[in-house]
Amino acid sequence: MRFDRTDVRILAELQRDARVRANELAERVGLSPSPFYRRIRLLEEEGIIEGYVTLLNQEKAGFPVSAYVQVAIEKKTEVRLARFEAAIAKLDEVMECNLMTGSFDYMLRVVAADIAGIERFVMTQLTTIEGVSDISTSLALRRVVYKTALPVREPSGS
Amino acid sequence: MRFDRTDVRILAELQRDARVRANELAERVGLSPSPFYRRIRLLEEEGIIEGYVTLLNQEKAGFPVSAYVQVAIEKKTEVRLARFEAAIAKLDEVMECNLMTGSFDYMLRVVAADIAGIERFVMTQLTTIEGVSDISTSLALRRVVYKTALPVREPSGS
DNA sequence: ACTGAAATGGCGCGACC
DNA sequence: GGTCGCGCCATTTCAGT
Repeated sequence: MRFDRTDVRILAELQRDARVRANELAERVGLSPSPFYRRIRLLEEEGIIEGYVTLLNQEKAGFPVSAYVQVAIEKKTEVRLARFEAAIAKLDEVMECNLMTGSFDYMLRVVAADIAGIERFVMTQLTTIEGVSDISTSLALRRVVYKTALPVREPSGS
Repeated sequence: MRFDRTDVRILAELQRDARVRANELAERVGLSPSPFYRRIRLLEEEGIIEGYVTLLNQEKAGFPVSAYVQVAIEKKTEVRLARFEAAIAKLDEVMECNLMTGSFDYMLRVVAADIAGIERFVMTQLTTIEGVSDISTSLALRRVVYKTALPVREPSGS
C-alpha cells in the first residue's frame, strides 16, 4: 500500500498524539471528517497503524532502571532459538528483544525497579534458559531520547 | 505519589489500548465514570501518564531496518556530551539514545528504510559530531519483542 | 468514486451530594 | 466515591460533483 502526503501528515500527528481532535486534524490536512475517517480505517486495516497505546513515565511508574542485555546462544538450532524467544516473550521486564548480527545473538532492553532487579532478571530468568552461553549487560545511566514515532515520509516517486 | 491496585489495573489497560471504552473500563475496575476520570486526570497531572500515542508497523511504514549503534566519545567534557546529545535529539532516525555504563558511552536504536540508510546515518550524521571516537553498529535481523507497556505493579506494602 | 456537510448517539467531564 | 446532566466529539449516512 502507498500513502500520500496527506496520510503522512495524519500519521505524523497521530503518532505524536493519539487523541488529537479528529475534526480539527482533518481540517488541518484539508479534509472533511468522512474521508478523514476512511483513510484512518484503511490505515488500520492495512496494518500500518498497529494500535493506540498509553505511555507511562518510566521513573514515576516505578521502573527507573533500563539495561541493554546482549545474549549469546550456543549451538544455535532453530528449536533452541525458538525456545529462547518463547521464554523471553513471557517476561514482563523485556521491553525489546531483537535477533542481531554480530558476536551476540540477541539484544534486549530490560527495565527494573532498581539495579538489583536487573541482576535478578539476568541471574534467575536469563541464565536459566537452555543454550544461553554468554550475557553482557550495560546499564543506562540516563535516557537522552525515547521516541515511538517513526519518521514517516511520503514515498519518493509520488 | 502512590497508586493502588485500581490504578494499576487502569494503567495496565490503558497501556494496552489507549482507546478502551472508558465507561466499560471504569465498570470493570468497579468504579463509576466520575471517580474513574478523576483518577486518570490525577495520573496525567502527576506525570505518570506521559501521553497517548499511535504505534505504526515499522515495516509497513517504510522502516524495516533497525540497528543498535554504540558510540564512544573521547575527552568526555560536559559540553561535549551535551553537544552530542543535542545533535542526536534532532535526528529523526534515532528512536532511543541512552548514556551508558561500559566501554561505549551511548547506545542508540536507529531505524532506516534499508541497510544503506543505516550506513548513511552513521557516516554522515554520527561521525561528523565532535568527539565521536568509536562507533559499533549491530543490525537487527528480526524483531522478537517490542513493547511500550511497563509491568506496573502495586507498590508492595499497600 | 471520492469528497463534503449535516444528524445523532455516546462519551468526557464538571457540579454537587 | 457516586449521581446527574450538559456539551461536544466521534462516527455514519446521505447528497453532490
